[in-house]
Amino acid sequence: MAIDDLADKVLDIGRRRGFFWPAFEIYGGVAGFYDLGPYGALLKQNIIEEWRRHFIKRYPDLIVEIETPVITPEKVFIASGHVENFVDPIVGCKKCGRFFRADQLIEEKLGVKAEGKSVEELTDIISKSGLRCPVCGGELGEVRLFNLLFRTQIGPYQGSVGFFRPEAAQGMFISFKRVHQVMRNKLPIGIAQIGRVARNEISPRQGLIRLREFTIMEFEFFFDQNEPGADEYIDKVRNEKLSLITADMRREKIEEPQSFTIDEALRQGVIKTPWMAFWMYESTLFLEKIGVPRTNIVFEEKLPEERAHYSRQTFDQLVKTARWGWIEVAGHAYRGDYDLSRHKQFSGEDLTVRKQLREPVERRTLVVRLNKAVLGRELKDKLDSIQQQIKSMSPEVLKRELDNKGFIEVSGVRLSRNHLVIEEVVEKVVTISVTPHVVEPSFGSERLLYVAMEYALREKQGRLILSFPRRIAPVKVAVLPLVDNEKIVGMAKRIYDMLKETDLMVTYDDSGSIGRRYARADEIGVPVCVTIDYQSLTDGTVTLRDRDSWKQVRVHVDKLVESLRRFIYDNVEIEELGPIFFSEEKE
RNA sequence: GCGGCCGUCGUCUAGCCUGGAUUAGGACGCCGGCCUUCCAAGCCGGCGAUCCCGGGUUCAAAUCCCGGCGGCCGCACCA
Repeated sequence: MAIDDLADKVLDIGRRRGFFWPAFEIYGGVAGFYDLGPYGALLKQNIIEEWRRHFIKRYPDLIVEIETPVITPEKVFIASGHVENFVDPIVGCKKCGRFFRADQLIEEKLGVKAEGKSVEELTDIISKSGLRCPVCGGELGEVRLFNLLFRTQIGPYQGSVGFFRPEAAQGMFISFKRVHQVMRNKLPIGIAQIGRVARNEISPRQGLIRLREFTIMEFEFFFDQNEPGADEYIDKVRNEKLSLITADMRREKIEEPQSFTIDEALRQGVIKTPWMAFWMYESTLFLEKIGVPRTNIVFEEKLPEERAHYSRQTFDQLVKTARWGWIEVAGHAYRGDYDLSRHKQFSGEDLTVRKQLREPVERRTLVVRLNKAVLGRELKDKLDSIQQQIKSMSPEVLKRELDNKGFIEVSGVRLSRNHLVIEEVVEKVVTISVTPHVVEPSFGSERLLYVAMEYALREKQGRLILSFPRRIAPVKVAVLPLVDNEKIVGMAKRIYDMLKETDLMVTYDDSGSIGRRYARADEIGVPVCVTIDYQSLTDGTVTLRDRDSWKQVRVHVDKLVESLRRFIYDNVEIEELGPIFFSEEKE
């Protein structure tokens, strides 16, 4: 199938079969918002469930899932830096349509400090200086604020500004302390969240790929930078390969990705922290489960100027698509201790973690001890102020003075060894305070949905087939009576009723011919069809027909559910389930 | 936001240039019936279109003009 065809057919099937369509259609639609239809919603649920299984269920001692609000008070995004960093004054060229950061343009071209100036001031500077488009020389328009955060108001109080979160991450940072405590102070620990986020994009295009509101699946993985505790995990994947385009390669205009083993990437410092490498590898495995072959997955490092304000290193995880070329389905950001430090600073809460040292360390400190019995008698009510003054002085200085002169003078009062002792105390330190570092893998679920559909789409004998990996198929089983015969339909409906009670999503279809029903089932990607024929009435067997090979086997109704489960969840071949009954290849 | 292209049943489209016999035609899909022992078979019937919206020109507008909205492709941002 031609590449353009493929992409068009995904969009076609998406709309026709009800996977997705533009939202608010009857009011003309609004760019950047999409509805998911019945099959799209199921597919997305299954992709999310697969993500959950892959990252959370498989790492129960490493990652836990939480849920936090979507509407978030302003303070949080002031602390996180989003209020500051998601608002750009931009100015557009009226001639070529290019956009520029207004303040940067002014500083660069005019050498005037422009940061922090208002929109009006910036517009004024531009018009008075006659600054023009640096690319084409065209006239520049008005400067305006450009804010990716959706703003709202919490309650009836005007001062109470809230934002729709642009990432789920802040919820994990803010509740970090509590989760950490609940998880019995475990470190490293990952906190995951799946939920809606919104970004007020300037001009979203590309359908499902660029949405103003979407479902993000991400986790913040907290670890001690000095002791990541990743060895055990890295050892298992040390020789596995990642396809990388590093920032250095990009600067040298090398566009072909280079294959690094995880070991190489870490030893050469290409990936800055082991956990990031580990989760990048796991993310590759995850995409394979969605149906993307490894050869079509590449990690591209962001250049420093391209990175988000919180990031020390970012790799975009790219997947090759027919429609839009390489698109980013996940971002892997090394956020360092940026978020926890900022929230610590802005909230005043101690967000550090006490860590037990493997071996206690001796720490020697000078301690000033006051003989309050003597001092009290001599100083009476002056004791309090003298005491405070002494506390504010450095023990080292006090000791030196005492050793040299034999006394210390504080506010005209002479204190001798009678009054105070300065001695060295040796304490055993068993814990230290650590601000964990964070790596964050973050997936866009609608993008994955699109990617899954594109990779699933096949054409066979002029028919479209969505060959989803069986686990993520929206509908798992179709029950079909071979012909419109009362007894056969009756049996088919009984089987349908039985399957509805299981965990398998099932559908029933008796319209048109059997061939048409298979075609319909193939088109929405149903992995297996159960067909009830005349033989079923006499021996209680039905046929299972594989979506991909069109082979059929006979299975007794008593073993039907078990067989279907093995086929869907254990991915066994159709031939393993029973004797071949009918095979397209034989025709 | 700017430039280019585009907007007709659920989908794809004919008609538009050259305004009028168009009750806006077709195909596919969908629904109902007949038929049918395995891959979109056939036959019959049916539902389905404010021709993107608003204004203008005209005796007459899907068709010409203006404005708007939306989509796609580029610029910028991003999962």
